Amino acid sequence: MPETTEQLILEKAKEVFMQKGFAGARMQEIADAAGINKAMLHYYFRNKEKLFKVIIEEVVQTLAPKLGAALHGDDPVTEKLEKVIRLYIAMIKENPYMPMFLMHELSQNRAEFISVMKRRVAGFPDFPAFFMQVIQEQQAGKIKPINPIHLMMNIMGMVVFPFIAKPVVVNLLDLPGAQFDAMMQDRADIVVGFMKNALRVEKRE
Amino acid sequence: MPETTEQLILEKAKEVFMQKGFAGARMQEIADAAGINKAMLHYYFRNKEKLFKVIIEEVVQTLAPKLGAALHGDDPVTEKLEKVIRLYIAMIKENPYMPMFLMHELSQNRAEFISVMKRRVAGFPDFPAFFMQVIQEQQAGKIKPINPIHLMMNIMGMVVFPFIAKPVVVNLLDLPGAQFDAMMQDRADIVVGFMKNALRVEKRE
DNA sequence: TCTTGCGTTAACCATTTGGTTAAACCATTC
DNA sequence: GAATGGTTTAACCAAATGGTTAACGCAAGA
Repeated sequence: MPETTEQLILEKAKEVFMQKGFAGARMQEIADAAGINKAMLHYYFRNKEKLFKVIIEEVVQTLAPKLGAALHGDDPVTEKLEKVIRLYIAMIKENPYMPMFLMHELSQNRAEFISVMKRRVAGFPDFPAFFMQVIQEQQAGKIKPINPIHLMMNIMGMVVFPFIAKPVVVNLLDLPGAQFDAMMQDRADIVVGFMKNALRVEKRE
Repeated sequence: MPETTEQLILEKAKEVFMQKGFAGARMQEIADAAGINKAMLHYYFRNKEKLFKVIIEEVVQTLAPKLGAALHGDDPVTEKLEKVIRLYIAMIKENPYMPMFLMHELSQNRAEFISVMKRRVAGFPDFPAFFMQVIQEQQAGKIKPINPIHLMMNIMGMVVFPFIAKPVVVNLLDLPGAQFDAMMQDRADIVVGFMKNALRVEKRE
Protein backbone atom coordinates (compact mmCIF):
# COMPACT_ATOMS: atom_id res chain seq x y z
CA MET A 1 0.00 0.00 0.00
CA PRO A 2 1.92 3.00 -1.27
CA GLU A 3 1.79 6.02 0.99
CA THR A 4 0.95 9.26 -0.71
CA THR A 5 3.56 11.99 -0.58
CA GLU A 6 1.18 14.12 1.43
CA GLN A 7 0.80 11.47 4.11
CA LEU A 8 4.52 10.91 4.18
CA ILE A 9 5.18 14.60 4.72
CA LEU A 10 2.61 14.80 7.50
CA GLU A 11 4.12 11.82 9.23
CA LYS A 12 7.66 13.14 9.15
CA ALA A 13 6.65 16.71 9.89
CA LYS A 14 4.88 15.46 12.98
CA GLU A 15 8.03 13.76 14.20
CA VAL A 16 10.22 16.77 13.63
CA PHE A 17 7.79 19.35 14.99
CA MET A 18 7.10 17.29 18.07
CA GLN A 19 10.74 16.82 18.91
CA LYS A 20 12.07 20.24 18.00
CA GLY A 21 9.06 22.48 18.39
CA PHE A 22 7.96 25.02 15.83
CA ALA A 23 10.93 27.34 16.25
CA GLY A 24 13.46 24.54 16.33
CA ALA A 25 12.07 22.59 13.39
CA ARG A 26 13.61 23.13 9.93
CA MET A 27 11.72 22.68 6.72
CA GLN A 28 14.83 21.13 5.23
CA GLU A 29 14.97 18.56 7.99
CA ILE A 30 11.39 17.56 7.38
CA ALA A 31 12.05 17.27 3.66
CA ASP A 32 15.12 15.16 4.28
CA ALA A 33 13.25 12.92 6.69
CA ALA A 34 10.60 12.38 4.06
CA GLY A 35 13.23 11.87 1.39
CA ILE A 36 11.79 14.57 -0.83
CA ASN A 37 12.57 18.00 -2.14
CA LYS A 38 11.91 20.97 0.11
CA ALA A 39 9.70 22.50 -2.55
CA MET A 40 7.26 19.64 -2.06
CA LEU A 41 6.49 20.83 1.42
CA HIS A 42 5.40 24.15 0.05
CA TYR A 43 3.59 22.55 -2.84
CA TYR A 44 1.40 20.56 -0.47
CA PHE A 45 1.19 22.83 2.54
CA ARG A 46 2.12 26.29 1.27
CA ASN A 47 4.30 27.31 4.24
CA LYS A 48 5.67 26.30 7.62
CA GLU A 49 2.83 27.73 9.66
CA LYS A 50 0.16 26.02 7.59
CA LEU A 51 1.94 22.70 7.86
CA PHE A 52 2.32 23.19 11.57
CA LYS A 53 -1.34 23.97 11.96
CA VAL A 54 -2.31 20.72 10.29
CA ILE A 55 -0.17 18.79 12.75
CA ILE A 56 -1.66 20.64 15.69
CA GLU A 57 -5.14 19.88 14.42
CA GLU A 58 -4.25 16.22 14.23
CA VAL A 59 -2.82 16.11 17.74
CA VAL A 60 -5.78 17.83 19.33
CA GLN A 61 -8.15 15.62 17.40
CA THR A 62 -6.37 12.59 18.82
CA LEU A 63 -6.27 13.71 22.44
CA ALA A 64 -9.65 15.26 23.11
CA PRO A 65 -11.86 12.28 22.22
CA LYS A 66 -9.78 9.99 24.41
CA LEU A 67 -10.46 12.19 27.39
CA GLY A 68 -14.08 12.57 26.32
CA ALA A 69 -14.61 8.82 26.18
CA ALA A 70 -13.03 8.23 29.59
CA LEU A 71 -15.06 10.90 31.36
CA HIS A 72 -18.34 9.95 29.70
CA GLY A 73 -20.85 7.51 31.12
CA ASP A 74 -22.05 6.37 34.51
CA ASP A 75 -18.93 4.97 36.10
CA PRO A 76 -17.87 6.34 39.48
CA VAL A 77 -15.28 9.11 39.50
CA THR A 78 -12.36 6.97 40.58
CA GLU A 79 -13.01 4.52 37.76
CA LYS A 80 -13.23 7.28 35.20
CA LEU A 81 -10.00 8.75 36.43
CA GLU A 82 -8.39 5.35 36.30
CA LYS A 83 -9.42 5.13 32.66
CA VAL A 84 -7.93 8.55 31.98
CA ILE A 85 -4.67 7.58 33.61
CA ARG A 86 -4.28 4.29 31.78
CA LEU A 87 -5.39 5.69 28.45
CA TYR A 88 -3.04 8.64 28.51
CA ILE A 89 -0.04 6.86 29.88
CA ALA A 90 -0.42 4.20 27.21
CA MET A 91 -0.69 6.85 24.54
CA ILE A 92 2.24 8.92 25.75
CA LYS A 93 4.39 5.83 25.84
CA GLU A 94 3.97 5.63 22.08
CA ASN A 95 4.32 9.34 21.64
CA PRO A 96 6.65 10.60 24.34
CA TYR A 97 7.14 14.02 22.84
CA MET A 98 3.49 14.89 22.59
CA PRO A 99 2.90 16.42 26.04
CA MET A 100 6.01 18.58 25.92
CA PHE A 101 5.19 19.64 22.42
CA LEU A 102 1.63 20.64 23.21
CA MET A 103 2.52 22.56 26.33
CA HIS A 104 5.49 24.33 24.90
CA GLU A 105 3.68 25.50 21.81
CA LEU A 106 0.60 26.47 23.76
CA SER A 107 2.76 28.51 26.09
CA GLN A 108 3.91 30.52 23.08
CA ASN A 109 0.31 31.57 22.60
CA ARG A 110 0.33 30.68 18.93
CA ALA A 111 -2.96 32.07 17.72
CA GLU A 112 -3.49 29.19 15.28
CA PHE A 113 -3.10 26.82 18.12
CA ILE A 114 -5.62 28.43 20.36
CA SER A 115 -8.20 28.59 17.61
CA VAL A 116 -7.81 24.90 16.86
CA MET A 117 -8.25 24.13 20.51
CA LYS A 118 -11.25 26.35 20.89
CA ARG A 119 -13.13 24.78 18.02
CA ARG A 120 -14.26 21.79 19.99
CA VAL A 121 -13.85 18.58 18.07
CA ALA A 122 -16.26 15.68 18.05
CA GLY A 123 -15.98 13.71 21.25
CA PHE A 124 -14.75 16.71 23.22
CA PRO A 125 -15.05 15.92 26.93
CA ASP A 126 -18.00 17.33 28.82
CA PHE A 127 -16.11 18.84 31.71
CA PRO A 128 -19.03 20.55 33.47
CA ALA A 129 -20.89 17.25 33.67
CA PHE A 130 -17.87 15.45 35.05
CA PHE A 131 -17.14 18.17 37.59
CA MET A 132 -20.72 17.98 38.73
CA GLN A 133 -20.40 14.27 39.25
CA VAL A 134 -17.26 14.79 41.31
CA ILE A 135 -19.08 17.22 43.57
CA GLN A 136 -22.03 14.90 43.96
CA GLU A 137 -19.86 11.98 44.99
CA GLN A 138 -18.10 14.22 47.45
CA GLN A 139 -21.40 15.30 48.99
CA ALA A 140 -22.46 11.70 49.15
CA GLY A 141 -19.29 11.00 51.10
CA LYS A 142 -17.90 8.63 48.51
CA ILE A 143 -14.70 10.54 47.90
CA LYS A 144 -12.70 13.18 49.72
CA PRO A 145 -13.65 16.76 48.95
CA ILE A 146 -11.40 18.50 46.46
CA ASN A 147 -11.95 21.10 43.78
CA PRO A 148 -12.51 19.07 40.60
CA ILE A 149 -10.20 21.24 38.53
CA HIS A 150 -7.41 20.77 41.03
CA LEU A 151 -8.14 17.06 41.05
CA MET A 152 -7.91 16.95 37.28
CA MET A 153 -4.63 18.86 37.35
CA ASN A 154 -3.26 16.48 39.95
CA ILE A 155 -4.04 13.53 37.75
CA MET A 156 -2.73 15.06 34.55
CA GLY A 157 0.38 16.26 36.32
CA MET A 158 1.22 12.83 37.60
CA VAL A 159 0.50 11.28 34.23
CA VAL A 160 2.41 13.71 32.10
CA PHE A 161 5.32 14.74 34.27
CA PRO A 162 7.50 11.63 34.11
CA PHE A 163 7.59 11.75 30.36
CA ILE A 164 8.49 15.39 29.93
CA ALA A 165 10.85 15.24 32.88
CA LYS A 166 12.59 12.01 32.03
CA PRO A 167 15.89 13.77 31.17
CA VAL A 168 15.74 15.78 34.38
CA VAL A 169 15.01 12.79 36.55
CA VAL A 170 17.54 10.57 34.87
CA ASN A 171 20.27 13.14 35.29
CA LEU A 172 19.28 14.25 38.74
CA LEU A 173 19.16 10.72 40.09
CA ASP A 174 21.96 9.30 37.99
CA LEU A 175 19.57 6.66 36.76
CA PRO A 176 20.25 4.65 33.62
CA GLY A 177 17.64 5.44 30.98
CA ALA A 178 16.69 1.79 30.65
CA GLN A 179 16.01 1.52 34.35
CA PHE A 180 13.81 4.57 34.16
CA ASP A 181 11.85 3.02 31.31
CA ALA A 182 11.46 -0.16 33.30
CA MET A 183 10.03 1.85 36.17
CA MET A 184 7.59 3.44 33.80
CA GLN A 185 6.00 0.03 33.24
CA ASP A 186 4.33 0.32 36.64
CA ARG A 187 3.57 3.97 36.30
CA ALA A 188 -0.14 3.62 35.52
CA ASP A 189 -0.74 1.26 38.44
CA ILE A 190 1.07 3.55 40.81
CA VAL A 191 -0.72 6.69 39.79
CA VAL A 192 -4.05 4.89 39.98
CA GLY A 193 -3.21 3.65 43.47
CA PHE A 194 -2.04 7.06 44.60
CA MET A 195 -5.18 8.70 43.29
CA LYS A 196 -7.49 6.17 44.92
CA ASN A 197 -5.76 6.53 48.25
CA ALA A 198 -5.92 10.27 48.06
CA LEU A 199 -9.64 10.26 47.37
CA ARG A 200 -10.55 7.48 49.78
CA VAL A 201 -12.59 8.58 52.80
CA GLU A 202 -11.56 7.04 56.08
CA LYS A 203 -13.94 4.53 57.55
CA ARG A 204 -15.84 5.93 60.51
CA GLU A 205 -14.91 4.11 63.67
CA MET B 1 23.19 51.42 42.50
CA PRO B 2 23.85 51.29 38.80
CA GLU B 3 23.50 47.87 37.24
CA THR B 4 26.42 46.78 35.16
CA THR B 5 25.79 46.09 31.49
CA GLU B 6 26.70 42.48 32.05
CA GLN B 7 24.07 42.04 34.74
CA LEU B 8 21.53 43.82 32.61
CA ILE B 9 22.17 41.47 29.71
CA LEU B 10 21.90 38.41 31.91
CA GLU B 11 18.65 39.62 33.33
CA LYS B 12 17.04 40.27 29.99
CA ALA B 13 18.53 37.21 28.34
CA LYS B 14 17.00 35.12 31.09
CA GLU B 15 13.57 36.55 30.40
CA VAL B 16 13.79 36.00 26.67
CA PHE B 17 15.32 32.53 26.82
CA MET B 18 12.82 31.38 29.40
CA GLN B 19 9.84 32.53 27.42
CA LYS B 20 10.97 31.59 23.92
CA GLY B 21 13.43 28.80 24.51
CA PHE B 22 16.85 28.61 22.93
CA ALA B 23 15.66 28.10 19.36
CA GLY B 24 12.95 30.73 19.61
CA ALA B 25 15.06 33.40 21.28
CA ARG B 26 16.68 36.09 19.12
CA MET B 27 19.90 37.82 20.01
CA GLN B 28 18.42 41.04 18.65
CA GLU B 29 15.44 40.71 20.94
CA ILE B 30 17.68 40.31 23.95
CA ALA B 31 19.72 43.33 22.91
CA ASP B 32 16.58 45.40 22.44
CA ALA B 33 15.21 44.32 25.80
CA ALA B 34 18.45 45.43 27.41
CA GLY B 35 18.48 48.64 25.39
CA ILE B 36 21.93 47.98 24.00
CA ASN B 37 23.70 47.11 20.79
CA LYS B 38 23.70 43.52 19.64
CA ALA B 39 27.49 43.57 19.52
CA MET B 40 27.53 43.98 23.29
CA LEU B 41 26.05 40.55 23.74
CA HIS B 42 28.95 39.05 21.85
CA TYR B 43 31.42 41.29 23.59
CA TYR B 44 30.37 39.97 26.98
CA PHE B 45 29.29 36.44 26.19
CA ARG B 46 30.93 35.60 22.89
CA ASN B 47 27.94 33.80 21.34
CA LYS B 48 24.38 32.61 21.81
CA GLU B 49 25.28 29.21 23.21
CA LYS B 50 27.67 30.62 25.78
CA LEU B 51 25.13 33.15 26.93
CA PHE B 52 22.55 30.41 27.14
CA LYS B 53 24.81 28.23 29.18
CA VAL B 54 25.29 30.95 31.76
CA ILE B 55 21.54 31.25 32.17
CA ILE B 56 21.18 27.49 32.53
CA GLU B 57 23.86 27.46 35.17
CA GLU B 58 22.03 30.14 37.10
CA VAL B 59 18.71 28.32 36.95
CA VAL B 60 20.11 25.00 38.10
CA GLN B 61 22.02 26.72 40.86
CA THR B 62 18.78 28.25 42.07
CA LEU B 63 16.68 25.11 42.00
CA ALA B 64 18.89 22.37 43.37
CA PRO B 65 19.68 23.88 46.79
CA LYS B 66 16.00 24.55 47.43
CA LEU B 67 15.25 20.89 47.01
CA GLY B 68 18.34 19.98 48.99
CA ALA B 69 17.27 22.12 51.94
CA ALA B 70 13.75 20.72 51.99
CA LEU B 71 14.83 17.08 51.90
CA HIS B 72 17.59 17.50 54.44
CA GLY B 73 17.17 17.00 58.18
CA ASP B 74 15.12 14.82 60.50
CA ASP B 75 11.55 15.80 59.68
CA PRO B 76 9.16 13.04 58.69
CA VAL B 77 8.65 12.41 55.00
CA THR B 78 5.29 14.11 54.70
CA GLU B 79 6.65 17.26 56.27
CA LYS B 80 9.63 17.30 53.96
CA LEU B 81 7.39 16.84 50.96
CA GLU B 82 5.16 19.60 52.21
CA LYS B 83 8.19 21.87 52.29
CA VAL B 84 9.12 20.90 48.77
CA ILE B 85 5.64 21.61 47.53
CA ARG B 86 5.35 25.01 49.19
CA LEU B 87 8.86 26.08 48.29
CA TYR B 88 8.58 25.21 44.63
CA ILE B 89 5.09 26.51 44.10
CA ALA B 90 6.09 29.81 45.66
CA MET B 91 9.16 30.01 43.48
CA ILE B 92 7.38 29.10 40.27
CA LYS B 93 4.76 31.74 40.97
CA GLU B 94 7.52 34.30 40.65
CA ASN B 95 9.06 32.55 37.69
CA PRO B 96 6.24 30.90 35.81
CA TYR B 97 8.31 30.10 32.73
CA MET B 98 11.04 28.26 34.55
CA PRO B 99 9.59 24.74 34.59
CA MET B 100 8.57 24.87 30.94
CA PHE B 101 11.95 26.24 30.02
CA LEU B 102 13.89 23.63 31.92
CA MET B 103 11.92 20.70 30.60
CA HIS B 104 11.76 21.85 27.03
CA GLU B 105 15.48 22.47 26.82
CA LEU B 106 16.28 19.29 28.69
CA SER B 107 14.15 17.35 26.26
CA GLN B 108 16.38 18.64 23.48
CA ASN B 109 19.29 16.91 25.16
CA ARG B 110 21.48 19.99 24.96
CA ALA B 111 24.87 18.71 25.99
CA GLU B 112 25.75 21.90 27.88
CA PHE B 113 22.67 21.45 29.92
CA ILE B 114 23.38 17.91 30.93
CA SER B 115 26.91 18.75 31.94
CA VAL B 116 25.78 21.61 34.14
CA MET B 117 23.29 19.30 35.77
CA LYS B 118 25.79 16.55 36.33
CA ARG B 119 28.25 18.80 38.08
CA ARG B 120 26.42 18.76 41.38
CA VAL B 121 26.21 22.21 42.89
CA ALA B 122 26.56 23.05 46.55
CA GLY B 123 23.43 22.08 48.43
CA PHE B 124 22.53 19.41 45.91
CA PRO B 125 19.86 17.17 47.45
CA ASP B 126 20.91 13.84 48.90
CA PHE B 127 18.37 11.66 47.15
CA PRO B 128 19.61 8.27 48.34
CA ALA B 129 19.30 9.36 51.96
CA PHE B 130 15.80 10.66 51.43
CA PHE B 131 14.69 7.56 49.56
CA MET B 132 16.01 5.46 52.39
CA GLN B 133 13.99 7.47 54.86
CA VAL B 134 10.86 6.96 52.77
CA ILE B 135 11.37 3.22 52.80
CA GLN B 136 12.00 3.16 56.53
CA GLU B 137 8.81 5.06 57.30
CA GLN B 138 6.94 2.69 55.03
CA GLN B 139 8.30 -0.33 56.86
CA ALA B 140 7.43 1.30 60.15
CA GLY B 141 3.87 1.61 58.86
CA LYS B 142 3.85 5.38 59.00
CA ILE B 143 3.08 5.93 55.34
CA LYS B 144 1.67 3.85 52.53
CA PRO B 145 4.18 1.87 50.52
CA ILE B 146 5.19 3.46 47.24
CA ASN B 147 8.41 3.54 45.25
CA PRO B 148 10.15 6.75 46.39
CA ILE B 149 11.00 7.80 42.86
CA HIS B 150 7.39 7.45 41.79
CA LEU B 151 6.39 9.37 44.87
CA MET B 152 8.78 12.16 44.01
CA MET B 153 7.49 12.27 40.46
CA ASN B 154 3.93 12.42 41.68
CA ILE B 155 4.76 15.41 43.82
CA MET B 156 6.75 17.26 41.20
CA GLY B 157 4.13 16.54 38.58
CA MET B 158 1.38 18.04 40.66
CA VAL B 159 3.53 21.03 41.53
CA VAL B 160 4.78 21.81 38.09
CA PHE B 161 1.93 20.81 35.82
CA PRO B 162 -0.50 23.67 36.41
CA PHE B 163 2.13 26.20 35.46
CA ILE B 164 3.30 24.63 32.25
CA ALA B 165 -0.21 23.65 31.33
CA LYS B 166 -1.98 26.86 32.19
CA PRO B 167 -2.69 27.71 28.54
CA VAL B 168 -3.98 24.21 27.87
CA VAL B 169 -6.20 24.16 30.94
CA VAL B 170 -7.51 27.66 30.42
CA ASN B 171 -8.47 26.90 26.83
CA LEU B 172 -9.78 23.43 27.48
CA LEU B 173 -12.02 24.57 30.30
CA ASP B 174 -12.87 27.99 28.90
CA LEU B 175 -11.60 29.49 32.12
CA PRO B 176 -10.66 33.18 32.37
CA GLY B 177 -6.94 33.50 33.07
CA ALA B 178 -7.61 35.57 36.18
CA GLN B 179 -9.84 32.89 37.61
CA PHE B 180 -7.16 30.33 36.98
CA ASP B 181 -4.64 32.46 38.82
CA ALA B 182 -7.05 32.85 41.70
CA MET B 183 -7.33 29.09 41.91
CA MET B 184 -3.58 28.82 42.01
CA GLN B 185 -3.62 30.61 45.35
CA ASP B 186 -4.81 27.43 47.01
CA ARG B 187 -2.66 25.16 44.93
CA ALA B 188 -0.02 24.45 47.55
CA ASP B 189 -2.59 23.60 50.23
CA ILE B 190 -4.42 21.30 47.88
CA VAL B 191 -1.37 19.42 46.73
CA VAL B 192 -0.20 19.05 50.31
CA GLY B 193 -3.60 17.70 51.32
CA PHE B 194 -3.73 15.33 48.38
CA MET B 195 -0.27 14.02 49.12
CA LYS B 196 -0.97 13.48 52.81
CA ASN B 197 -4.20 11.63 52.08
CA ALA B 198 -2.48 9.45 49.53
CA LEU B 199 0.25 8.46 51.97
CA ARG B 200 -1.94 8.08 55.02
CA VAL B 201 -2.33 4.53 56.27
CA GLU B 202 -5.85 3.54 57.33
CA LYS B 203 -6.36 3.10 61.02
CA ARG B 204 -6.63 -0.54 62.00
CA GLU B 205 -10.08 -1.32 63.26
C1' DT C 1 47.89 66.92 27.85
C1' DC C 2 48.78 62.75 25.83
C1' DT C 3 48.24 57.86 26.08
C1' DT C 4 46.03 53.62 27.17
C1' DG C 5 42.40 50.52 27.16
C1' DC C 6 37.73 49.18 28.29
C1' DG C 7 33.08 49.89 26.69
C1' DT C 8 30.09 50.98 22.92
C1' DT C 9 28.31 51.74 18.34
C1' DA C 10 27.18 51.42 13.39
C1' DA C 11 28.02 49.14 9.59
C1' DC C 12 28.98 45.07 7.59
C1' DC C 13 29.47 39.90 6.58
C1' DA C 14 28.29 34.97 5.95
C1' DT C 15 25.17 31.53 6.71
C1' DT C 16 20.86 29.74 7.46
C1' DT C 17 16.35 29.39 6.32
C1' DG C 18 11.66 29.93 4.52
C1' DG C 19 9.92 30.42 0.25
C1' DT C 20 9.63 30.80 -5.19
C1' DT C 21 10.18 29.66 -10.05
C1' DA C 22 10.75 27.55 -14.31
C1' DA C 23 11.57 23.55 -16.30
C1' DA C 24 11.34 18.50 -16.33
C1' DC C 25 8.88 14.15 -15.44
C1' DC C 26 5.24 11.02 -16.07
C1' DA C 27 0.90 8.89 -16.16
C1' DT C 28 -3.62 9.43 -18.26
C1' DT C 29 -6.55 10.75 -22.01
C1' DC C 30 -7.79 11.87 -26.55
C1' DG D 1 1.77 9.80 -30.13
C1' DA D 2 0.55 14.42 -28.95
C1' DA D 3 -1.73 17.07 -25.39
C1' DT D 4 -2.96 17.67 -20.63
C1' DG D 5 -2.26 18.26 -15.89
C1' DG D 6 -0.77 16.87 -11.59
C1' DT D 7 3.82 15.95 -9.36
C1' DT D 8 8.73 16.62 -8.64
C1' DT D 9 13.26 18.72 -9.05
C1' DA D 10 17.22 21.95 -9.20
C1' DA D 11 18.36 26.37 -8.94
C1' DC D 12 17.50 30.55 -7.15
C1' DC D 13 15.93 34.54 -4.05
C1' DA D 14 15.20 37.56 -0.10
C1' DA D 15 14.88 38.06 4.58
C1' DA D 16 16.35 36.82 9.03
C1' DT D 17 19.89 35.93 12.03
C1' DG D 18 24.27 35.03 14.47
C1' DG D 19 28.46 36.98 14.42
C1' DT D 20 32.53 40.36 13.22
C1' DT D 21 35.08 44.64 12.51
C1' DA D 22 36.83 49.08 12.67
C1' DA D 23 36.28 53.25 14.56
C1' DC D 24 34.77 56.21 18.38
C1' DG D 25 34.02 57.86 23.31
C1' DC D 26 35.74 58.54 27.46
C1' DA D 27 37.56 57.96 31.98
C1' DA D 28 41.95 56.90 34.50
C1' DG D 29 46.88 57.29 34.75
C1' DA D 30 51.42 58.92 33.32
